[in-house]
Amino acid sequence: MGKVTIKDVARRANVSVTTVSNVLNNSGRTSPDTIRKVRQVIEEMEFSPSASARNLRDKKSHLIAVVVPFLEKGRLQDNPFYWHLVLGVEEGARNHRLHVILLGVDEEESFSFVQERHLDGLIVVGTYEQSPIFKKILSLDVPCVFMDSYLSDPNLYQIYLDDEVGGYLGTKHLISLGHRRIALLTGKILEGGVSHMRWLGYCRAMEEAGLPYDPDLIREEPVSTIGGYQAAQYITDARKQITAVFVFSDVGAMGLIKGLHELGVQVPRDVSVVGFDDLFYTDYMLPSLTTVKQDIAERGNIAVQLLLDQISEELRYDSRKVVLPVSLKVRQSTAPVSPHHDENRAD
Amino acid sequence: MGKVTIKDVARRANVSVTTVSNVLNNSGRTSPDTIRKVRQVIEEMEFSPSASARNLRDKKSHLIAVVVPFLEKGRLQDNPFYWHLVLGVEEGARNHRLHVILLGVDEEESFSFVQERHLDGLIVVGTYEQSPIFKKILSLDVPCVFMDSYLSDPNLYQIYLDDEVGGYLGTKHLISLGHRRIALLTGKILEGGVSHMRWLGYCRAMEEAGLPYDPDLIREEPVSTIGGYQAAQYITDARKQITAVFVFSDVGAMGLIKGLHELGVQVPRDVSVVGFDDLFYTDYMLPSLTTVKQDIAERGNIAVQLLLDQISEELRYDSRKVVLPVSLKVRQSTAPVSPHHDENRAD
DNA sequence: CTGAAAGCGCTTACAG
DNA sequence: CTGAAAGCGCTTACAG
Repeated sequence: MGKVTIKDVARRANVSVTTVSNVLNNSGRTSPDTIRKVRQVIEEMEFSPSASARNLRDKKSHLIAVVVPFLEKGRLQDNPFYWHLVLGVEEGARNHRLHVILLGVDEEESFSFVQERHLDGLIVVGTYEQSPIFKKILSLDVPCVFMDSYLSDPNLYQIYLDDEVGGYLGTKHLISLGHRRIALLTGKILEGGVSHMRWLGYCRAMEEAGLPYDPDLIREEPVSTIGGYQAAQYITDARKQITAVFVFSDVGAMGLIKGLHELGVQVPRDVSVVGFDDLFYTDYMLPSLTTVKQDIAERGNIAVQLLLDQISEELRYDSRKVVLPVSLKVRQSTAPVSPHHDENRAD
Repeated sequence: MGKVTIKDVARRANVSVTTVSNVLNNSGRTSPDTIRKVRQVIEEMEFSPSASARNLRDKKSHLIAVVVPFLEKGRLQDNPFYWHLVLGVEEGARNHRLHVILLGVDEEESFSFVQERHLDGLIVVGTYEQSPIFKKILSLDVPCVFMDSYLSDPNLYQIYLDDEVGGYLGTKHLISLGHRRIALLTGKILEGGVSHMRWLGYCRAMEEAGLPYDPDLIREEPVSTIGGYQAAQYITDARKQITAVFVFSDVGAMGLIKGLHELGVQVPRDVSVVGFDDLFYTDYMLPSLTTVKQDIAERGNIAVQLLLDQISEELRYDSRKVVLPVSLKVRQSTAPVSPHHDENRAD
């Protein structure tokens, strides 16, 4: 039956394609009668205008991409964090009649698709200043919103959490429970990156409490589930005298708790654990996880807003950087340091 | 600086646009020398051909959409299952130079975007024969692959799990551990749907073992995390004498275990629990979850394959229905029915 | 208020 | 082996 085009509509409605187009775009140059007639024909013929043709004219695709760098070769990450985020983006995009392409990229990626598809914008997750991906994206000259990237260029649009405060809150909570030997599972700490900021918050809390900083307490292992799991051995090393661990992701915290459990160490009785993200399932873990909470889906929403601001060049937010608040969600994986602890570790 | 077009390339290379196009598409009608020259200019000018223009000509967009119906109003589901699935699709699509649009739809959705964007195909998750969404999609006349939908029309391309066997394996495992009162948390059971198939497997296992079917054991609550959590009360009702529960999703199983825990019921000592999906974190739960395993990401991959088969009209698979195997992953959430159980429940 | 025409950037018969 | 030209389905000055 072939696709119905604007020409078909024009013929059937006895008007020119110009007029149909004007009706389509509510240009206001058309008489009410004509509008009615054309609309009816459009309805009858189930006409929907070709996006390709429009894009070709307007150099706009109404298409944005969420770009997520791979960790593992060729496969995106398990962490449900990304799913929540993408859901937020999808929701935000839908409200603005935009479609979202999901894209995993590695360092080989040429990003030619951005030009090819005339993408309206990019939402880039988890890159950093030294990343080759970051450099390529910059040279693209396309509207971008960077998430969790702490880029120094003030002209870039960015959205991130108040990571320093997150690091501070989690640490402070543990300190208030009497913990003094607080380990950190950070993931790779890059100058000015997310982990770095959280680490700074940790340092501030420790210093405020007059607690010494011990590099032995900091583990830069990946904060994946398996990474947390594997860290359990280190954490329980008696010489470290660790009574609490702050893991910079919920999936990592889950792995750690599992690992500790298998080593016969109970959470929170023997070791307290704090996570980061507040994934949907943390409330259902055993024990439920004390964690630093963020509204991940909301971030996705705001990312779309910020992208549109940039495209339309009218700032809805005060600045090009949007910092979202975090809060501490206290659950059952943290407890006061137990008096018998030191004895246990003594032998 | 303005986008470089094929015209610019032609001019700079001293050839016609036809020739550039021929080089671009490896038509074989061009002399090696010309090819070399044109390729160099393309490189120099960083030319990448406009997808819009191509799409307009070819009526192909190299764009597919993953369509996921909302559960909650306006927001997609938390279940990481979808994330795994979408990752699989993204991976499959990438290998075939396709891009993936992610789209949440409700029953109001007009699906006009399919025509507007000349989508090459759709991967539709979790619909069913009576669904208005299903009907709309059919009338679209676009290549589709349906997942988990059990549609009777033999002309449709479908991919699903061996759900009946999944239901059978999980139930049989519990029976082999001595359980006789095995409850089911199914989610809504629709004639011929996923839950229905799994339920059939349950019935087969029960019957084989000579165990009576008791409708009181079947709960059609949603198998979301919270759904599982809320079912705990019912499960522990002493009169039901339930010693094992088979939950048709891992997230639901997690919720249930949490709910049971809060009621003082221990898993697997008091009640055994089997899940379904084998999400990445089930190995890290406490207790780790016995569950019916499927390769979710692989499904996404195959969905893309199947879609391409349909587009190119060459069957790579024997049939239009691909059924993927499931297996039982035994972990720590199931145990032999305990002898003290009946006594406990007696009071 | 309406329409004829140019043009967006490609590809593909067609001619040479 | 190469090129001039038509056409994909729109939108937008421009003219009336």
